Amino acid sequence: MNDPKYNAVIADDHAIVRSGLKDALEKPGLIEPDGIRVLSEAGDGLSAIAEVRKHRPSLLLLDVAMPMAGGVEVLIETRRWSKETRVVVLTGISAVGLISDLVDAGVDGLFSKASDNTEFYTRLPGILRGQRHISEYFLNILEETPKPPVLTDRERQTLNMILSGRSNKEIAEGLGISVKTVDKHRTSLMQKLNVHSVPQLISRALKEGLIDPSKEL
Amino acid sequence: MNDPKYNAVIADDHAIVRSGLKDALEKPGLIEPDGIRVLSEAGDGLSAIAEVRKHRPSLLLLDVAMPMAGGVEVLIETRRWSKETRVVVLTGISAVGLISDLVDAGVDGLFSKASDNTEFYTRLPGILRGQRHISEYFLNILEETPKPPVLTDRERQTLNMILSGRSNKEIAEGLGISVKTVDKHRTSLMQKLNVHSVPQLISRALKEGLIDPSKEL
DNA sequence: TCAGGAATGGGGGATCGCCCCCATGGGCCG
DNA sequence: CGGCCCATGGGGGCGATCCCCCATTCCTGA
Repeated sequence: MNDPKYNAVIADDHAIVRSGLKDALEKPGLIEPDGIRVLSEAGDGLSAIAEVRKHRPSLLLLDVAMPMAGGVEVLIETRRWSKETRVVVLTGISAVGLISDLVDAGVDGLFSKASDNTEFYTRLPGILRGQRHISEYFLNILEETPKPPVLTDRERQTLNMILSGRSNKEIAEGLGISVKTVDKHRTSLMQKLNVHSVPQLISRALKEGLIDPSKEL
Repeated sequence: MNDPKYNAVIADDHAIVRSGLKDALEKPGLIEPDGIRVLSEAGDGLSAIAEVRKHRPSLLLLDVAMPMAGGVEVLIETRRWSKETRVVVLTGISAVGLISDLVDAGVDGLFSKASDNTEFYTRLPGILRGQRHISEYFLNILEETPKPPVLTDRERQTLNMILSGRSNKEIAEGLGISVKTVDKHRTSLMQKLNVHSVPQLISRALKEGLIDPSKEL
């Protein structure tokens, strides 16, 4: 085959997804006349960043749910180290918080893993040439679903510690503040998310994608 | 190409995974000399069962995390309607409970989405001819990780309702029993899982994969 | 400069969860 | 048939939570 005009790094924690994407990118004519050369693959966020720094590819195909570092972090690091790289995110998660974070962070392409991938194939050439495309599917979600409230730093920390099963007292010790203050953050969280108990809070946080994805439970 | 000896149905909620698997199966020589014909695809558990009943394929490639019906349910239904179908599960989840359920239910092949897929390719022909293969990766987990305790029906129901954010009173009304009995189930759950609060319970349940996967939060 | 938010902390009260006690009845298995 | 477990339900205590009140400090933006 001819020398491809574009090259790419693929980051996804599932080897099957990586090989499927690699085949599709490299096949001449499907997306680009000469195909897109896949320089390397990464199975977690940290190695994704490392590969981007090493290769400075024209395209980074990125999954959001990855060990070690989530999608937004990798996106920001890519912008820092390789400004010419177009970043396209493929995700199976459709939580509003996550999507709007990615869009706000300036992702170049955003597509759903679940929906038909012809949209991805047809739009990718334009993205490689400088356009930007957010899938219709996600645009609908962004319009229809009200944005989840903005949490402060302390509230986010408190939320993550609640989700990992810690009590008010343990959180207070962990953050070096009084139990009463933790109680206050908890109350603010519940008000903002419009819930009235811990189980509801957790259920809500998981659904809205408010969890720090890099931290495992 | 020649008429393939085997045919398959693919079930996964991600279109990208489906097309990647379809390409790999159909490519002559990679797995079978003449390839494996993919009869149809399914994006959720219910249509997976429907496609199996319609085609009675020699192979069902199955994901566990799907809307409408989880992996174990689809496996059981497949056995009921199409005994000759070999069922191979590909999963990104490595929770002990889920794995042992699948093995106990008699899955013919079990592979990880995350690890290298050469094991999957090399073992598939043997599975099609009647062998059984559980990935080394999962065998290790089954050996090293102690099995999570067996929950009774009521405990499982109670747990799922706790996870969806309902209070004791709401659970009592939902199940048509007294708050005190719900309290008892809760206490039994906590003892079995060795935790002492709702957040810990939820964190544990998510990690162990004790949740009914067909139910979304 | 001044209002507003974030973060800190305390008082207090109502409710709920957590865990101990107790009892009854049904099913299953050696 | 005598345990044993599951499911049911009640009493009661203690601590944790949820949510209201209040105050102070700091920082930022109009």
